[in-house]
Amino acid sequence: MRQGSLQVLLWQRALAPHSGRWSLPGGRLCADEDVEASIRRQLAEKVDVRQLAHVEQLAVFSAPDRVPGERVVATAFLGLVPCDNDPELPNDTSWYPVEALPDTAFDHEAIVLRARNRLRAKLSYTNLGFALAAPEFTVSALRELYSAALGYRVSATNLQRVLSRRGLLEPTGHTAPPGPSGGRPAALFRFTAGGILVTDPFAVLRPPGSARA
Amino acid sequence: MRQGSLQVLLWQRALAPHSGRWSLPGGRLCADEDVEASIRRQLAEKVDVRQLAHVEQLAVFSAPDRVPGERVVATAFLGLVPCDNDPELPNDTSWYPVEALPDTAFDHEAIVLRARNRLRAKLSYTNLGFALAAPEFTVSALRELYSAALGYRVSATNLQRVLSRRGLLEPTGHTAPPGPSGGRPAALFRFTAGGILVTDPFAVLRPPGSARA
DNA sequence: ACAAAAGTGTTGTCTATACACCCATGG
DNA sequence: CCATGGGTGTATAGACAACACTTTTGT
Repeated sequence: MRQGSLQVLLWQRALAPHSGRWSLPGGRLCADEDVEASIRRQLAEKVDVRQLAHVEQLAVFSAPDRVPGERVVATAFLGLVPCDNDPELPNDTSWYPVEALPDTAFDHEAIVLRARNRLRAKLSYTNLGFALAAPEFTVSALRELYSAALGYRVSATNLQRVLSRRGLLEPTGHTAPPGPSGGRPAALFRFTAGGILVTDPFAVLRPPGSARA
Repeated sequence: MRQGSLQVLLWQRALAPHSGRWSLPGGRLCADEDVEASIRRQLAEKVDVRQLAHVEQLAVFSAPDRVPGERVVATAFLGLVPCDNDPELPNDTSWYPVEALPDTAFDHEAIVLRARNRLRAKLSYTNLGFALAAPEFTVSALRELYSAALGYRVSATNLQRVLSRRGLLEPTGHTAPPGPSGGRPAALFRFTAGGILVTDPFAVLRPPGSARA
């Protein structure tokens, strides 16, 4: 999350094929690592991103012609960097809004859209917001994040209620100073859990005798 | 779904490594196919399974030591065969209950559990039941399927209501004859859609102005 | 005092489970 | 006419969105 919009880190290709177009960071799998270790290594080495609050597999992209030349099968990941974290980027990489991608290489646009859809879905039935937010935040700030990720205005009132009812939000006791035009100081909150939790595991057809949460 | 329980098709390995142990059907990816085409081909060729009502990617399994010898990275799939469909199986393959697996090869037990969890989750917020059921069925029969897949008793009353409210179920007009001990004849239903549909896309944080379905 | 921003109270609607009751058939 | 399984009516509880209202600050 950067400048009020959901952004993705892209890297501009110098060499053919698709030179000049923008592609997702990644690289070859080594013999001694699994695919998650590999993507973490690529991000650390190539674009200096080391603080991933959440990483999960998205899907395998394997169309025979997805990359010209030698056959390439890719495992795509969704990785989230908290909004207070600003890694130092090499010259040929930068953040782009997911809603306004530049000319992308291969099938990377489809991958980005899949990632966005996964993020949107999981924001609703898990605590995944923790992976976007700073360690402490106001409900207003959290609303900005959710609104940008989901693509529509989220009500601060209801956002706070939903997350509180589920026990995901906890006041820190601190407050944030109001802006230059006044207003009541906002209370600061944090997420109670540091890892992903599914908070709404059964939409329906719950086991008998289980009052919903 | 076979004999009242959720079962998985396994194949007994003849050769090392892990000879005698049971493994999931699968095989190498060819140059001219993507991973889904590949698994469909493997199932058709090796175990004569051609009627898959639903196929979806589960995850990539890529631990360096998951298979002895040459490095093997696997893309695991969830594939569902309707309960009225009984493919002819080769001698070295058979169905096993997911809750009572035989000695399995490699990491295939973990894969089966992931598949079971995915199925359980999707039964609740999609119409995925269509991929387990016969073309026409009674609500009782459907309840058996859901109960076996979910691992707990599902109420026929509520199952019918939930699926009906969502517009997934449609009476065919036919009835099934009662059993030997009498009882009212059961109405037969079918699923209205033949492919997967997400019926409960936002558990919470829905867009403003959207009355829930 | 007034504007601005944060946070709470309240209400109406919808969903889902649980359980009682009615229906149709075989023996 | 009774047991058996199928199907509906209804009560209760909970979750959520919308919006009015109160609280706390700056100017």
